[in-house]
Amino acid sequence: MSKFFTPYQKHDHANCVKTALAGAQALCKKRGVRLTVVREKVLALVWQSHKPIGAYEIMAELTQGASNPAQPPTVYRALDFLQTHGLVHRLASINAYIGCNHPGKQHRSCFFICTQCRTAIEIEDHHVSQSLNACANEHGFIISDTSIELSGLCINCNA
Amino acid sequence: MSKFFTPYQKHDHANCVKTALAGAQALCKKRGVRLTVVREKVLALVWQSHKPIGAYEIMAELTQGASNPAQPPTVYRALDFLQTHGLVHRLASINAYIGCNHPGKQHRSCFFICTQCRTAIEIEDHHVSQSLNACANEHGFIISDTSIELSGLCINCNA
DNA sequence: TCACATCCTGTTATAGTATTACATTTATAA
DNA sequence: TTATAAATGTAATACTATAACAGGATGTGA
Repeated sequence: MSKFFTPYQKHDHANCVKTALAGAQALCKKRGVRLTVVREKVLALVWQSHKPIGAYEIMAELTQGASNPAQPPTVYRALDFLQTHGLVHRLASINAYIGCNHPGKQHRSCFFICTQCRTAIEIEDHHVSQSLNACANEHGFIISDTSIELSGLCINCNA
Repeated sequence: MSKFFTPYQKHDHANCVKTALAGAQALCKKRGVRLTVVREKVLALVWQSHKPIGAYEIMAELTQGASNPAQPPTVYRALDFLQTHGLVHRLASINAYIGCNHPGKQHRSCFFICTQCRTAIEIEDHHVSQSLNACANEHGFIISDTSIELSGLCINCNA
């Protein structure tokens, strides 16, 4: 059972953020890597809502209240780190980033991205990964990375 | 049975290109839209190999032997048209374009992209689309567009 | 055949996304 | 404390894609 809520459940999102940050701290400690201030700030921004956020939006937010404007490499380096450790995902179809629901665990998620309200959810579905694995096997393909992104209308927006 | 070969089958690729262009001509005629010279050139370039090609590569090729250098909008407009009519796919994870194997037919393909030799194949797998549909249903999501891209090693490169 | 509407292309400029390269600082551990 | 590695700052640039508007080609009906 996941520690996180979907955007469609009523919940105090501040708790999601807290949980995510605490989990990240623990994971990094376990792995002997550093969740620095920049990285933690970026992670918090990515978790700020259930809508994927762009790198340049993150940059703008980092700049808010800072003495110097943040530069692209700062953001991309932090995002690289967070992706490497499975803490955020990049959604290639919309060039945006979203917090990961199952950090640390190996997983092959698919993402449902609402074209209307822009929220996205990460779903780990056994049948989906099974069928993809089977399909890859049939074609002698060894999967190292997946990008499974479905756009459309979420349960709130298709009413 | 598809008219096209996979990159892993021995075949005369010139025939793939011919088949693709002929199919596109027929499809456009049926739909009452125009496969102009630019569009056909771009389609041919996209079909040139089984490796996805970038928009700026297409631009460079178009420029070869032309009096004026091709400009981005020329390429992107042609690609838009071709995508609209299901003749090419965009691979978001690598910002590149590839010819479609089943033009005209409604389909929800997944793509296997080899990180070593860069070839990509388009696969229409019933189990995969079934499981994705079921998963979307479960979450009340109405899919309008899919981007299912798996990177890894192809059957030739993982030997 | 002409006028006209529509679609397509050319051209210039610019927006949006991401990386390279190198200097500097910070943390860590011997 | 100092040597080392890791992280960040900074400037420049590369790569991908779109906006806006002018001009040209194409097809249609009078």
